[in-house]
Amino acid sequence: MKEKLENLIKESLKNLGIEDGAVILEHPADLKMGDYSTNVAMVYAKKLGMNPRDLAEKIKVELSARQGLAEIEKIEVAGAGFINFYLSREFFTTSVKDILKQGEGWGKNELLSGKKVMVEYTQPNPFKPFHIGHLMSNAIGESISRVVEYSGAHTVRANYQGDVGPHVAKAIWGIINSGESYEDKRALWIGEQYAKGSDAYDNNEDSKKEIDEINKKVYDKTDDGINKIYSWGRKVTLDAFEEIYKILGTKFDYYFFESEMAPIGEKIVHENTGKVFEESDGAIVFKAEKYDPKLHTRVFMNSKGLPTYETKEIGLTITKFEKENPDISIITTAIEQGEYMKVVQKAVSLIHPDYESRMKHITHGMMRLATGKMSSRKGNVVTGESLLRDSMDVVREKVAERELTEEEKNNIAEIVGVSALKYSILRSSLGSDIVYDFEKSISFEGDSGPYLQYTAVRASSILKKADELELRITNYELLIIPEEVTTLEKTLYQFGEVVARSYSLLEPHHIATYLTELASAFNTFYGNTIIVDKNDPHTLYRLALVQAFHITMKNGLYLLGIKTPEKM
RNA sequence: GCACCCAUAGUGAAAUGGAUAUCACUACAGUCUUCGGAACUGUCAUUGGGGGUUCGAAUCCCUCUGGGUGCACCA
Repeated sequence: MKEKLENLIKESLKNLGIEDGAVILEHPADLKMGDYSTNVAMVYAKKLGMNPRDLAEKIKVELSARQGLAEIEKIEVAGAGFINFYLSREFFTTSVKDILKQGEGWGKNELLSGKKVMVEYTQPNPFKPFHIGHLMSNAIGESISRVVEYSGAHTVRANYQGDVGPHVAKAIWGIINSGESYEDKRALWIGEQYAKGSDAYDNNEDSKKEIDEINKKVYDKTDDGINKIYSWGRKVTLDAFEEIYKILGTKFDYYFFESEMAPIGEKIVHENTGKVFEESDGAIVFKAEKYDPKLHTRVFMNSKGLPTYETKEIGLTITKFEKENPDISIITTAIEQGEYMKVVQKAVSLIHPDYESRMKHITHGMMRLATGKMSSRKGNVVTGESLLRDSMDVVREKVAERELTEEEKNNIAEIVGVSALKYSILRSSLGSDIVYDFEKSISFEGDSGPYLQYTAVRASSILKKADELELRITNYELLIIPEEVTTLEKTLYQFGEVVARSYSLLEPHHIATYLTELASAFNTFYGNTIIVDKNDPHTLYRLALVQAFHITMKNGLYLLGIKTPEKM
């Protein structure tokens, strides 16, 4: 519809002497001002030496003379020169029908048809806790993966994890010096040992030496005892991450590890030393400011000849392109990595100019505790797991009184608990920091994931009741349609546009905002209408509307990585 | 010091350069509704300061103030 209208306006402009005019169509803030609105008259008035309102009137006449306007009931010129379009009853009736027909496919678009997109997100490190920052990255990355999928792309999900480096040595030192046997311990305990090791590294010279020694042995694998702890700890923490992914609903196609990327990156850096990279004070560096004054120099091989994180990142980038050759490679990380990533990507694009336009780095704000910045080094972390458990526990308390089986209650606790967390992350635009406040995140009122789920459950409950009464739609064409168009219908058809916009800006929060508006429209409808009424001829159409709502909400929640329960 | 990001009701957020800046929480006043009250209806309050561009600025530019992040061998 939107494209069709845009084209009609373009043709009309052409007739008035404006070639290739850019047309912006928007939904007016107030539904009273129409369903679509354009500002073209104000944009081109000056060029034509006309008063915007007069031009708007002329465009209106041009438009009215055209074919293919069946869906438009009325065109009006308003305000400073806006042209407002009012869609017909027919249009809304048809759009509800389309939603029912498309079902799970409703909302998809073709913007990335035939393309492959790789999305890298979460990036927790073995031997360190999975903290709420990882939860944030996971929620965002998963949502972007799904939005990209809905835009027609084949999505490849990737996770990059640091399984070597000083943090591992610190954790192993902590384990050795804990005085406890480790075999029966879990990931949480390993995280605690990491915090102790990190503290010792900063405050005790002898410990620092021991940890540096361990770090070497992790690389060269000459100490059987350390090898044993290493493979045990790596497995325990990775398994723990896997459990969290399962609850969160993420399934990765690739796991990349720093230990594997290091030699690949090293080779590339050495091959390009003298061309891209250069020696400086015994290290190999990349002077990015030579190419872009806003960038800076970074070390790729330190003076001991060991690869830094930058080199591993190069190895990773090249590996991704060689293995999957994605059309777009998206990486989501916190904003702290922003400047660093620009330097690495500049280096990569000098080596492989064809990769440059395909690399996208999305940065998000930080999730902080109300009390201050979290640090896994100091041990004052709220782990992702504990947060999930807390959130799920609150839900379980809420459903304790309901007549549900234990299994159902557990399932609801998981689905709704995850939704509370994910929604509180995804409702804001990516740039902003989120100050994490437990009380607020578990409040399920109003602007929250559980509110959206609850609204969907109300809808499916009605559908179930109607089915029991044998009120079923057998032929959509025979439905008796009420004259009045509800706000719900005026909101439903916009879903596809919202998904497309969310993709082109890579901002999942547009979907969250839209769904909250949609839920509100549904609840208003629900609150003011008796939907199932055997004696009312409009009942079947209202049921179609409820069903269209349920499909839209379910698909929208899916894009946020949230499941829609049947009961709650 | 330099660079990048951010600043919207009491609080947390939204707003493709557009119309009367939207939503939620809180507070207060209602609905007791049948189909799930985790709901609905109503009231209150806001674009950090100063310039500029534009028919039109929360949005773009400059500047000031306040906050965050990053700047050579950590990741």
